[in-house]
Amino acid sequence: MIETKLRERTCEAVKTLYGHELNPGAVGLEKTNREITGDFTIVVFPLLKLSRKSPEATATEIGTFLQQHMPEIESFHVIKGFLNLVLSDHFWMKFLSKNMVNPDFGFLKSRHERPVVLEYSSPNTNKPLHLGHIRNNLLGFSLAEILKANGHKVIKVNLVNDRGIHICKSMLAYMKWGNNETPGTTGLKGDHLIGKYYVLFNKNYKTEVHDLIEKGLTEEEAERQAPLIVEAQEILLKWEAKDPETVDLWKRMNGWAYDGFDVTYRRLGVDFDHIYYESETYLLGKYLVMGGLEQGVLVQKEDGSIWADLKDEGLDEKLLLRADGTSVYMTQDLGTAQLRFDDYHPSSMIYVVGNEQNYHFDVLKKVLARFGKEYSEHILHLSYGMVELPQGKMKSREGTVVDADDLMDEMYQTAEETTRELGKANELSDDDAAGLFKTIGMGALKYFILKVDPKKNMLFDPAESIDFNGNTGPFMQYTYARIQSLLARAGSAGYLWEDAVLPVQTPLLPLEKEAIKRLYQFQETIITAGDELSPAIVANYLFDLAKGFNQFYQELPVLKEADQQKVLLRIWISRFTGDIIKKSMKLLGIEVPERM
RNA sequence: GGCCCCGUAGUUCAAUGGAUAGAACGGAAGUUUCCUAAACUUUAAAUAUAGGUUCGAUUCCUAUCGGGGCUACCA
Repeated sequence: MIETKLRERTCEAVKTLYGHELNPGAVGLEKTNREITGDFTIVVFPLLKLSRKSPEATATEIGTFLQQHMPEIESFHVIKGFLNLVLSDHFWMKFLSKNMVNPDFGFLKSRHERPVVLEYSSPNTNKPLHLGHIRNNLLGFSLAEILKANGHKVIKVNLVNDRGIHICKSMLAYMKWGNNETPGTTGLKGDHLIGKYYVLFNKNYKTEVHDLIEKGLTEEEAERQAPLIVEAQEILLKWEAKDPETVDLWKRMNGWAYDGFDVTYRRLGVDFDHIYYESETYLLGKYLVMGGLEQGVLVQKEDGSIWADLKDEGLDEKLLLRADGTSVYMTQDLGTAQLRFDDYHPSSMIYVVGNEQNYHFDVLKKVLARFGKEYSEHILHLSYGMVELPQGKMKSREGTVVDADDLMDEMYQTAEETTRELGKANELSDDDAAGLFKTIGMGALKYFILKVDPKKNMLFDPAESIDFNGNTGPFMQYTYARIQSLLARAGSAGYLWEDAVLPVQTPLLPLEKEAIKRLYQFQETIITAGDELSPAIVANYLFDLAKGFNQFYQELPVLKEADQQKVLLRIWISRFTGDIIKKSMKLLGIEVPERM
């Protein structure tokens, strides 16, 4: 890439002119601001210590050196300490003709032997997926695509939290009030049926706690002594003891949940290479904990419970095994990490998990380190922000969530209404129309979620439906569809643009050059997004690309241009742009329609 | 109480320590005998407060104020 060359030559300039060694990474190279002439800018302020000259003089000297040693540089000018470099049209034309037919443009060659294991989704089988899970799933899937584009081998794994006290709560409520109803008898999606009982448990539990407090118990006592929670704990004990009846019900109810999840996953367009079940890893976790106790890195209290004491590392004591011998979340996560490492020997293990679990992952890494597991250093928690509603946080227990299936239904409906209003579905068959509504609706939803920096909390207001205009998924899709329509017209007008050869000497108009520059930036976008683990970087790039193209398309005629070379050039730019929009959208897991 | 994260236009989001803080939606005003107006153009509007470090701070540090999370023998 030209950036590398610019950095290296700048170092040479500093060496030749001022006699100092400079690390290429230390060169302040950036894209030139929009209002200023130039393609790349070198900030020379940090170099003044070496040059011992004024900013202007330093920039001018380096600029002169670069121009002499790099044919790609056509001219330069200096504003204060900013050295603005203008690359030649020839450079941009060469880039365009070399890469526009390269299907792998922007993607890095595989360069890693060991894979990356990427965990995302991680549902609990006691309730259906909600908007928070949607963010998780979309982030996970998109990150996998981005890492692959960076040349990594990615194993997508899902860890199903299929056991634990929370599952027992749903089971207990079902046993008490379920009347043997099933997804079949109720017509409810399996995960929704189970969610109903989870909410029911919590409602009744709350009442019990309330009553006990009335009778004079403290809140803590009431929460621990309420009959429902005591019963749920008994069920967990029975389950860990493999009581046949308990295990049967557990299997039946989890089966319903899986059926429901499958439908949601398929609709979201996400998938996994390997599914781990907590019920299959918690025993390994227990084993590790017992081993840690023998090693002397854990402590056992009088009641038999086992803890990690992390106080000397700035954390607290953490329970790893309950007094009754049953395991907790951390227990199974220790086992899962070990199993995953044994299965794949990955170079890193990335966990896409919400930032409310930052502490959990701190502890996980530290405990594994105490066990002497070197892979603990390669555990990476991609801690994404919560999706908040105007009223605050979503709570499954209280049923105040934006349900994933409902939201997707709404997106489909809105897409259908809008498309019909615009009269764009008129010429489509029912099947094609339905496909288009799905593409647009899901595109709007996915882009809305992914354009936000993963680390930040984001707000979703259900009252204001997700937009289809402006910086949105449908905006990109529209730009793509319009380009396809243009290319079809070019074909029927007889332009053989696919085999055409364009003279590299063609001079470029500013809008043409800007359009090519944006295409060039696809490469660094992929790298940055991969380094930062951020689909938002791809989304921001996409908007810039599409917005800029629409401007180009508005201002300059393509097929109606008189100069035949210009027609070919602009078809090339259009076709390359369409290509990159599609690729970028794929990195986000979003489809593009050929027409809309 | 302790620990962590976040405060940018009316709203939702941008900005590797760099030039005049960008967009979108919403507001105001325009562009269709012209390659798809889900588009394009113009316009008003913001860095919570006070210090500090720096040639330069939305970005780093400290304090204050405001919001969120964690601090469970829940996951």
